Amino acid sequence: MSTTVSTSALPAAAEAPRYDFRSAEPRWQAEWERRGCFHVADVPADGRPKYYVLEMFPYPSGKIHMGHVRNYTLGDVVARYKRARGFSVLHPMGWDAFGLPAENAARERRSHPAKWTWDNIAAMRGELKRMGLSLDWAREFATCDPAYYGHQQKLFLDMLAAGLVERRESWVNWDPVDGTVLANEQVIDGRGWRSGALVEKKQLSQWFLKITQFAPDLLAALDGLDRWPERVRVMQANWIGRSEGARLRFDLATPTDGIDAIEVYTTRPDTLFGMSFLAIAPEHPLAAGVAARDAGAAAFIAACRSMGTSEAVLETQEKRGWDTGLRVRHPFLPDATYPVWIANFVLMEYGTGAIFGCPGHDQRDLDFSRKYGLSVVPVVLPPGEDEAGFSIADKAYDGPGVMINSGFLDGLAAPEAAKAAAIAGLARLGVGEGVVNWRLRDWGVSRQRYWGCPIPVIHCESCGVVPVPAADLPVVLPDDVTFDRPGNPLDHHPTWKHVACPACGQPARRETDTFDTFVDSSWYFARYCSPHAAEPVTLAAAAHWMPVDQYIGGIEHAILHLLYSRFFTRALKATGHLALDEPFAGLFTQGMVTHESYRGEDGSWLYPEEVEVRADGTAVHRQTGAAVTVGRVEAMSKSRRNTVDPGAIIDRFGADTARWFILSDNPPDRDMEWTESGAAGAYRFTQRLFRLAEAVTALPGAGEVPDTFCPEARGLRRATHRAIAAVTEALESFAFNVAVARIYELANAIGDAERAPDTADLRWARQEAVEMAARLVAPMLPHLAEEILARLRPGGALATDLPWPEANAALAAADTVKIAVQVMGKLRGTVEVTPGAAEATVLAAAEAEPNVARALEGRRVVKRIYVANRIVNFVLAGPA
RNA sequence: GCGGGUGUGGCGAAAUGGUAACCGCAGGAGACUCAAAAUCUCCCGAGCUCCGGCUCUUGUCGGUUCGAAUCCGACCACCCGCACCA
Repeated sequence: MSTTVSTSALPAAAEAPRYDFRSAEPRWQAEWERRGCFHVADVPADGRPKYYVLEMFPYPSGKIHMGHVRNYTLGDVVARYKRARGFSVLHPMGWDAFGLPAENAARERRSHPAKWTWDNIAAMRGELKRMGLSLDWAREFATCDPAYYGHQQKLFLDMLAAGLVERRESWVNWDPVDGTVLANEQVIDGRGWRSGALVEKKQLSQWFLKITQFAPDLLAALDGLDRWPERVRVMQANWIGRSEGARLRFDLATPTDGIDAIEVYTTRPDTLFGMSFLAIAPEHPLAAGVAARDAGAAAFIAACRSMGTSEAVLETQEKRGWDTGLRVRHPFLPDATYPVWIANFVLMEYGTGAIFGCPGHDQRDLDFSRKYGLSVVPVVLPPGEDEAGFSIADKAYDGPGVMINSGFLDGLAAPEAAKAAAIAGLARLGVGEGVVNWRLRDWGVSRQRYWGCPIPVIHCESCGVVPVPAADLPVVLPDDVTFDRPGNPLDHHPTWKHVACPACGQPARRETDTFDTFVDSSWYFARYCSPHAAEPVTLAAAAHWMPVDQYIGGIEHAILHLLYSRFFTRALKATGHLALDEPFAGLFTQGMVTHESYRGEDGSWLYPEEVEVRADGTAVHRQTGAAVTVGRVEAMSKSRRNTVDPGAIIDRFGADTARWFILSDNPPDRDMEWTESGAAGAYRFTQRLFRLAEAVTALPGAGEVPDTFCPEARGLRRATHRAIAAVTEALESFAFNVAVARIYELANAIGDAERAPDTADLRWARQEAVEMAARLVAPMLPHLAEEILARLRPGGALATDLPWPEANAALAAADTVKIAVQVMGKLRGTVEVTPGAAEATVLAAAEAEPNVARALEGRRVVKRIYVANRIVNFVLAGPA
C-alpha cells in the first residue's frame, strides 16, 4: 500500500481549519493599507534612521512565478524586520515594463503592446498584493509610462551635453527578414531566433553610452562593495577586464594603400624576440585593401564573416589564416621582417585588431604556426631547464622564466622585468608605449523596436543631430502603430517621425530607435525616492534614501544590470542628478526555485498537478493512471512544465505558508526545491502555531509578572529568550532557515509547557512565549502574527507596528551547563555544573565521572585542558 | 584553459576550532477513533555490544592542534561564471 504525498493529501476545503487564512489574510492586508503602515515620505522628518530595501522589479509577463515569490519574500522579511528595529523603511515596487514580449504578443494576438502590458501589470499587482508584502504602493510606477520615460529622456540629453554619449558606427547582428538588430543571445546557430533567417553582420549608426570612461573607477570601487557577494565582484572585474601591456607599431616593409604601419596591442612585450608572424582581424582596415586585389583573401574574409558569433562555433573553430604577402619590420631587429596574415582568431573589437604571433609562449599562436609551418623560437626559459635542451613541442610555455634569444633582454626575469625593459626599449625608439587596456566596451543602447523609450533626438540634414528641446519632452510613443510587416513600427509610422528641426525649422526626421530596456532599469531605484517629482531625481529625497541598503535579486543580473546601474549612478552624479557613486551598498543574490520534472509515457512533459507521486518515488498520471517518469530536479520552466503557480498555492495554503516554506527550506542563496510535502509541512506549522496560541488565549489572563517561577516556567522563559536572541542573529545574517528552526524549537517548548501542570506563573510564561513567538514570526508570517496578537491582546498594537523584542540575557542563561569530558580528544562523558564553576571543581567532577575514571585508570595525566562552560580534555602520557 | 563555489544521515540542512547531525521533510511504531483524516507521543547515520559501553562516520589523502566538518597542503567529483581578450 502506498500513501500519497501529493495534492490529494491536502486538507479538503470542507473541513474548516482553525486558522482561517482565507479570511485573515485579506483582512490584515486591508488593515495595513487602511493605516498606511508602509508609507513613507520622500524626505521624512521623523528622525528615524533610514533603510532602503529593494527587490529587482519584475517584468510584467502576466503572472508571478515562484522566483518572484522567493525574491519578494526575502525582501519583505528584511523590510519588516528593519522596520521593527526602528528604521524608517523604503520598500517600493514597480514594473520593468518595456521589452520585446509585448511586441511579440502584439504580432501574435493582435493586441496592442500597451494594453497587453497594462493588463499584465494589473493582474500581477493583484497577485503581489495577495502575498502581504510591506510595500509602499504609492510609489509604484511602470517604465513604459511617459511619466517615467520622459525623465529618462531628460537624463539622456544631459548625458549627451556632458559628453557621456556618442553616436558611432558599429557592427551588429542584422536579421534581414525581421529588419531588426538582434542581441548576441538572439542569434542561434547563425540564424535569427524568430525568423530563422541567416544573420548578417552589418554596420549601423548607433548610440553609445560611454561606460568605458568609468572603467577604472567601476573596477576600483568593487573593493569597497564589502556587502556584495564575492563572486559577483569577481564576475564584474573579469567583465571590465583590465590588462597591462604595450601598444607598438610595426612598420610595413612596403607601405600599401597609404598605410605604412600596423598597430598591435600585447600583454607580453617581453616575448617580442619570439615573434614569427603578425596577424590582423578579418575586419581590419588593411584587410579590406588586400581583399580588393586578392580574390583569395576576399573569399577568406567573407567566410569568416559568415562564420557566426555563437560561442559553440567559436570554441570548436579551427585556427585559419590567409597570408597577405605583406611583411613588417621588427622594432628591435631592423633587418628582420615577418609575414602579415589575416587570421580568424583575431578580434577587431579587442585591442587594436592586430597581434604579433609568438608561438613559443602563446597556445593560439603555436596552433596557428604549426598549421602553416611558421617558425617557433623559445624566448623564455622555464626554471630548471637548460637552454640547449629546451624546445617547444605542442604546448606553449606561458609561465615565468629567464629571457633567452632576446638580444638586450637576455638574462632578465620574465615576465615582469623583461616587460618593463621591452617597453622602455620601445619608448626609446618612439614606436610603442606601455598602456592599460580594458575589455569593457561602450554600451550600445539603440534598438530598432517600438516598445521602448524613444531616443529624444532629431536628425536634420543641415544641422545634424539635434537634441529634442527640454520643453518638448517627453517624446511619447504613438499609439496607432501596426505590426503587420517586419521592421520597426516607429519607422513605418506615416507621420510620427516627421518633425521640424528645433534648430533651423526645416523638415527633419525623428530618431526612430528606442533605448535598450537595460537603460530603464539603470536608474529606477533613484526614481523610487521621489516617484512623482517633476524632475527625474530629487536630490533631497535621494540624499535621504540612497544608496539602497539591501538589494535582492537573481544572480543572472550579476553583470549587465548591476554594472549598468553602477555606471548610470556615476553618470547621474556627473550631470548633477545624484550625489553618490554606488547605488547598492548591500547585494544579496538568491538561488533559483526548482522542482521535479515529469514525463508521460509518450515523452511529453506533465505539470506537477497532473501527477500523483507515491511514497516509493514512482508516479502515475492522476487521470489516466498511466506510468509517469520522474525526471531531474531542475529550475522551473514553462517548457518542462515543472512549474508551480503561486496563485494556486496561495489559494490552497495562504501566503504565509508559501512564505514560510520558501524561507525554511534552505539557505536563500542556494537553489531550493519546491515540494508538495514541504509546502504541506509549512501549512501544518501555521496551524500548529495558531493552535498553541489559541490554547493560551483561551486561558484567563495571568496578570502581573509573578515573583517566582516554577522550573517549567523558568525553562519556557529560557527557551523564549534564547529564541529571541537566536532569531535576531539569524535574521541579521540572512540565515532565514536557521531563524525558522529556532522558531520551531520555541513552538516545541510551548507545546511541552501545555502538558505541564497549569500554574499561574507557567501561564504567564506561556503568554510571554506565545507573544514573543508571534512577534518573531511577524516578518515571515505577517498575517498569522497579527491574528495571534489580536487574540492575545485585543485592541493592542499591530504586530507590524511593535518594536523588535529584546532578549533578556539573564533569563536565557542556563541554571546548569553540561560540560563534555574528553580523554585524548575522545568524548568519554559529560558533567553538569553551575555556569562559571571554578576550574578545580569542574576538573574534579570530570575525573570522578565513572566512564572518564575508567579511561584514566593507570595512566598519567600530563595536561588538563579546560575551556569554561564547554569542555575538559585530559592528555595522557605514553602509549595506550 | 582561467576564475569562483559546493561536497555532512534516505532528503533539505545545523554546527566556522570545543559533545557532528539542531530544526524540518520522508519513513517506522504507538495513542486517540467504529474507522479514517487531523492531532499527540516515541524511534530514526553505520557497525558491534557482556546493554556498562565500544568502534567508525562531514568527498579522498596528508598536515597543524590537547582537540578539525571548521585552519593549511595535495587530489577527486559536481555546479556556476568567463574566454580564441593577444
